[in-house]
Amino acid sequence: MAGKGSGGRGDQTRALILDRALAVFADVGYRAASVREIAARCGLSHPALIYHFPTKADLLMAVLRRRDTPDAPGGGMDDLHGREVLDHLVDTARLNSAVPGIVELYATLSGEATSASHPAHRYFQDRYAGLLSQVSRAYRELESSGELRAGVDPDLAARRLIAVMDGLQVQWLLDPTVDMATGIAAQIAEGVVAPA
Amino acid sequence: MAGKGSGGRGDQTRALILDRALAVFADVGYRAASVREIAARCGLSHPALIYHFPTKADLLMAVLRRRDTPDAPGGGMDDLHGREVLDHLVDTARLNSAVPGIVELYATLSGEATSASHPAHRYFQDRYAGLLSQVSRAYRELESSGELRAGVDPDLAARRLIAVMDGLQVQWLLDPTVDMATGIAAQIAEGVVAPA
DNA sequence: GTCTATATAGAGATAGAC
DNA sequence: GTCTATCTCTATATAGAC
Repeated sequence: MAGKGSGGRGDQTRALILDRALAVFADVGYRAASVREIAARCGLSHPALIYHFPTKADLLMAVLRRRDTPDAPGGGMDDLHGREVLDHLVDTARLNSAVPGIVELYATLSGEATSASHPAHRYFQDRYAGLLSQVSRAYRELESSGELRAGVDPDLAARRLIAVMDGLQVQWLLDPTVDMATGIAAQIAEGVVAPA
Repeated sequence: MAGKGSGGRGDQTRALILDRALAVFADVGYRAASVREIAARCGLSHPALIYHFPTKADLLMAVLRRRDTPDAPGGGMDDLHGREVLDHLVDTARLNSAVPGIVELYATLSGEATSASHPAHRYFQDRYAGLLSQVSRAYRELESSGELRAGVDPDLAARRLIAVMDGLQVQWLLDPTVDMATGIAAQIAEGVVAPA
């Protein structure tokens, strides 16, 4: 009964593979990463890895989907409102800067995946659309309660906030003295005023 | 007298190679690009390309350096001051969205080049440092003349503006309806107040 | 579930002819 | 200045043993 994906040794191996694959994809991106390199870091031959994930693209998508847990940006924010959503993004940035690889992964892949032929192209399109819808909603809620600064467009403010998060990630990776969470918080503060 | 780099046919070939190389690097990034593919798009064999650019890394750097003309962001802004610098960035974004490949090139490479082993790693570190110094200076000049909104930190505002430019590029590449120039202009407007 | 061995393809770079 | 041919390395993926 202990088939593929039911809690035996196979699952441990799969989890190990996903960890090491994340590190390699984060370091050199998808296209330059090699299945052999990832397998070697797991103490496996590459056919052993292929047994678990039939193609490199499957492996990438599995790595990305495992991060789509409720605490990831764009997920688990349905129950939050207005400023809570924005504060959650600051917290996420702070957490991510402590987990090596996560920021590298998304910074590297989001650029690579702008190419239509990239296996994660659709994933990133959907990811941005989902994130935008949540953050836009938050800004519209702030607008309703009079907490949005006059003249600020909620949808565009959401796009800009998401852009700041992404852009600061790249700057942080090139210069680790950059403080992502502070920058994101400043971006939020600039568009928001005290509640009426 | 017509040696390598003195205005003959070689220069035309070099220019053609740089054009086509930019397109390929923009599409798939540096690591996934192949010299053979670039050569084929020029109607050349790959040794003919290698004759002009000894290594793939040399070719990449030549592509990047050719864009470092006075009208590129971070260059040619020494004579501008305060709001002129920021307006120049909006103009540059508008121009770049009309030149296919440029935005793709920088969006793809800036992520890829966060890896320390990437040939353009140092280039992007220097590029961001230079850009930051110009934009920070502009914000400090606005602060001096009372045009910076109260509570806005000039250096951090500069980092955030640069981040918005980068982040909107990625969003635009994934969804061409995104308007980069308008987003950048909104970001600038939010941190600036009318002159005293 | 993991291995060795292999098929097949493509990479960057070089040698030497024209 | 460009070519053909080749060297050497590495890639993804598969076949079949254990």
